[in-house]
Amino acid sequence: MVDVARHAGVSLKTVSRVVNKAPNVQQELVDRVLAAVDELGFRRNQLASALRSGQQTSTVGLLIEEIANPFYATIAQVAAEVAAGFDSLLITASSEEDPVREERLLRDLCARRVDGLLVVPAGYDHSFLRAEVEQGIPVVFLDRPAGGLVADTVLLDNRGGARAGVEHLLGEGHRRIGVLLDSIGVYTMRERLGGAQEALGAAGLPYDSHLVCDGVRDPVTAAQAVAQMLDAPDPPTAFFALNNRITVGVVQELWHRNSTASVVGFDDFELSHLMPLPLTVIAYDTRELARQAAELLFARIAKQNLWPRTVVLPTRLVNRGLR
Amino acid sequence: MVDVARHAGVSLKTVSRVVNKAPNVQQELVDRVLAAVDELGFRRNQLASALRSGQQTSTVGLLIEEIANPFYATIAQVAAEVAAGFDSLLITASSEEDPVREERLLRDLCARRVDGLLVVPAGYDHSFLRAEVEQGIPVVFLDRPAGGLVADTVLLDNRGGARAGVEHLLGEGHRRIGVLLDSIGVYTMRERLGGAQEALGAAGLPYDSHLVCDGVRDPVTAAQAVAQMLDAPDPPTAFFALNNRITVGVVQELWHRNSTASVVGFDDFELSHLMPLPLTVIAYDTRELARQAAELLFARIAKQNLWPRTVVLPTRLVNRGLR
DNA sequence: GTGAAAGCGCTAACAT
DNA sequence: ATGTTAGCGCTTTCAC
Repeated sequence: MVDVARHAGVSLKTVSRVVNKAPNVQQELVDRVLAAVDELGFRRNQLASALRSGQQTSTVGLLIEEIANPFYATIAQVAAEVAAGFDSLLITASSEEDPVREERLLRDLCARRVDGLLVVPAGYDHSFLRAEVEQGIPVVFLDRPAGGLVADTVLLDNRGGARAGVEHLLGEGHRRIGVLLDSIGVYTMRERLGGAQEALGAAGLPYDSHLVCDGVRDPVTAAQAVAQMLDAPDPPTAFFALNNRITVGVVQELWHRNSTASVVGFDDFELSHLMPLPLTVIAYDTRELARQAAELLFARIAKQNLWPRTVVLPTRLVNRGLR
Repeated sequence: MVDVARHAGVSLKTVSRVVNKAPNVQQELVDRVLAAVDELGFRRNQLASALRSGQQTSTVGLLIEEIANPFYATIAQVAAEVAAGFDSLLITASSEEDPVREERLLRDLCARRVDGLLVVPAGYDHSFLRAEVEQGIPVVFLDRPAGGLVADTVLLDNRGGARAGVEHLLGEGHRRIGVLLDSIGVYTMRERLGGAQEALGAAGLPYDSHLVCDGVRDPVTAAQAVAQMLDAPDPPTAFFALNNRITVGVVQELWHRNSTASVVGFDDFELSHLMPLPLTVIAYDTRELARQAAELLFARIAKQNLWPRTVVLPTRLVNRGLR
């Protein structure tokens, strides 16, 4: 900037004014400065700018589990769209469901002085963020609640959705329903399993541990679990898959066997309507989840010290069972 | 940091040394400083650190078209993995295929003093980046080449893949092959179309404009285009879809009609093996594409002024036609 | 081994 | 309307 000022024969401050499009600068000086900027290939250093002017790095951090998962990719997209409306960019970091990594990444993002944080938590304890929040970095949690910290949160109605899914299968007359879930360690899985059990209990069905399969990490494992359940005595006549990766594996195995068991899957996915079996899903609006979280974050950035809010978004059953 | 120094009864510089884990500091002072850091909730400001120490923001920029597209999400994931190995985070920005947006975002990333740039270009002219490159921000282009700028580039063998796809259909005896593409404005589409035409020409087939459909943006448009081609006189007996969104639309329409036309699609996708029709695809290793680009970028960041390289990665035909 | 002073590139607060 | 000065929070240089 000093060079530009010298080149244009004006003071450093005038260059600053021109670069920041401040009013009240003679057109002639503006032109001279811009010419010098062009000639010297000057680029304003936003780090220095942010450092001096207090805060506002125009950057927000997004912490998710895994960007290659379409659910998180959608969240990243919407968050970036909302951020763009506030002239901000997104630093996206993936925790891979590892609480240690999560904490390191969140601390790193804070050290970079992001204006705010959008977090899908992996761990159980986020009290380490309290210092940062008090120092003025707003945090909004989405999809899962924070642990040990009162903060803005946007969630899905996992419990209600799971209830609706099981009730749908009960309504079709099923009495033995296999439930498959990723990991009981994940909040959304616990909620969905809870909702399913509520519906099963309300229908007067006894708890049967053979009909609940935990630790189903991917489609292949799901297919194996289905095979095992079907080969056991008194097999299920329907399956409730608690996420879409599991759903795909269930469908694959049933199709492979020409089985006529019914399937309801939690989470819709892009090609669900092209699956070789009729498939009913519990759908929700991922974009809306991200939009609400991002807008809440920017509201907090603009105006702090509001009471934390928790928003719960509805799910809906999409019946593709009639084919 | 001043506060911490006062609190610990040491100089500012000693705090800096401790925070940066510099050697040659008495253990007693280290302990006192760390205690003060904890007590005051001190967090090193990485902006100030980067500003003073010259460069190294430990941040790289990734410019893609659309993060919700699984192809780009995979690139973002791998880039983040490689970056993590160099203690760096990723700022991901989406141009939405808009060259104006692309230029604004790239300039913004440079203003934030990212250490390097990973770019899937949308526009044709990237000469505006020359100044930044000369100022020491390395840039690696991937999936598509840069315009008006000599730079490191990692590409796929689009042309060879398309040739192989068409040759596969010719080998099955097809002589009327419908080709559907997104937009001739996109580099990869031009290359793939070029490869397809090379194979068709080599087989002695005349050019027939009715068999090439441009502007197929999404599965619905693809389905409509297929319907129109099939309803025309002398319809195609096979289709070559130049990307996976088109492939999905083609499959959907053929399945809907119980058509027995063959399909080859460029790009593999997650559920391609569960499609209701036999589907052969031209696959490639997206992770490898991103890995090579990211590692090249970090090599350039570590050691500049090397001659720009262009790497072309192979594609392979995955035959799922026998079902 | 530790500290004082200077300054990275910029902007806020004040002159002029 | 323009320029001068101080200083954001940190690291570098060099003296102790």
